[in-house]
Amino acid sequence: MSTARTPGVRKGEQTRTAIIADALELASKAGLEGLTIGALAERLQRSKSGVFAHFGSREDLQIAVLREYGQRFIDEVLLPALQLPRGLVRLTGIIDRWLARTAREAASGCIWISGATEYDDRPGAVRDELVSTVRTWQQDLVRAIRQAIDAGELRADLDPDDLVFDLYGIILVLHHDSRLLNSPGALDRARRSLARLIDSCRKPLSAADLPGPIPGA
Amino acid sequence: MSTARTPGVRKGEQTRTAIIADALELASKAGLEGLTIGALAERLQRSKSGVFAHFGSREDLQIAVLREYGQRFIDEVLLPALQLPRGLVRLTGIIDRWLARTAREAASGCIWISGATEYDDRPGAVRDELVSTVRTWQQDLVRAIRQAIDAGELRADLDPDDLVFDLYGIILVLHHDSRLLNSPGALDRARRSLARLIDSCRKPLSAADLPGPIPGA
DNA sequence: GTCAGAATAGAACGAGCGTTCAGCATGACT
DNA sequence: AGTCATGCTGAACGCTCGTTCTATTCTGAC
Repeated sequence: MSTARTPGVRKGEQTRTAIIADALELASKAGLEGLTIGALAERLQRSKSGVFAHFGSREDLQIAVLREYGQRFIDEVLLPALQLPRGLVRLTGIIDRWLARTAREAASGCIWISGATEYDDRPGAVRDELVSTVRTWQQDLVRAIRQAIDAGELRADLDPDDLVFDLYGIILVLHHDSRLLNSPGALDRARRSLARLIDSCRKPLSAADLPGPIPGA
Repeated sequence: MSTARTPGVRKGEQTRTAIIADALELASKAGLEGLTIGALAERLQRSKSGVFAHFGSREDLQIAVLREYGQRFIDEVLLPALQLPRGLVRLTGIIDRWLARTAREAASGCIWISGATEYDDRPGAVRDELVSTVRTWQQDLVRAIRQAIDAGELRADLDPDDLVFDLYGIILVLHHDSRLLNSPGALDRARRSLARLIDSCRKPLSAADLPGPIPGA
């Protein structure tokens, strides 16, 4: 039990939080593999062992960074959109925020994306954490898509997983083209591509909605 | 000058070629960063210094591997399709081979894709080589797309770079989903997505080609 | 003010990294 | 037969890595 003076927030916890915040920046630029305790300690002007002591191992540090990243991602991309009404409005709200975040990350980098290639062939706790986080995010997207289908705004025969696949592809190539190739038009291309994609998933106007009679064959 | 007995193929060259072939396998699994001289020497049952001596530095080794990968990629994906007639047939031939290769690489990994995130924030000769290779490949795709537009098979107002962007996205997400997430449906999804994409770029049938009169509004 | 325990520093470890260097074969040309 | 470049080895270098251990400083409850 903690007293009123120390309401569960010890010095160590604050330091740990500060370390993770800095580690997040470092990992964004250098990848989860580039996140070394020595480099982190130098950034923080602290001793290696001092930094290390807040985590049982480097692996734990990497996982802590992944969790922090995931929380910030959800806070920024998903949660605000949950205020919007279910259906296409909410879905496009999510996508817009995802796109905006990815565009901003053209400078810093996304550790889900860099981690995907770093750990796709390296079993372990870091990979497990990464996989489950990304799967959860994809399921969040599937849910929003389903709601838009149920609302009659997207085609009933649309496979939500197919749409998530295409959405993810656009985000990946945006990240790729803007960070590796420094392609200036990438963001606009992604915007247009997303618009075309969503539009192609829209439910066609039903007969009742048409202004005139359907021209026969 | 070389004599008739040694027609330009010295022992060292053979060894170097063999080393690069093995290095390519190692780099495909572990990434260009995971391609260490020690690990490579152990794979080859050779001394570290013996392996090293064939390259001036590790950086040169990585670049040699990138060049070998690029050559194999072009030999497998682009060159056979150049036998096909220009236009949509050749373009879909290229895409089919690209898809098949990426599907096969679900087991080994593509070093262009892993290298993209490893070196997107690390300037140097390796990054330069990677960027120019990928740019060249994208330009090859643009050329094939242009030919299909000129042949009247794709929409005249289609931006070839837009299509390359979308194609690359599908390849990236296929690589991502099959390698990181072990998603079994990824290949089929990619196939369907590519088909939809190409179809959406097709030139609509002109009025002269329509069987009957156009229904008016 | 005291004192337990938490927080941090600093040195050291074993391992792996890229790289260098001296030495030992091999085999072709004089 | 002798010479010399080539191909390769094994030991060693300096560096960084994650991790451990000991010692010191700081914090916060009594």
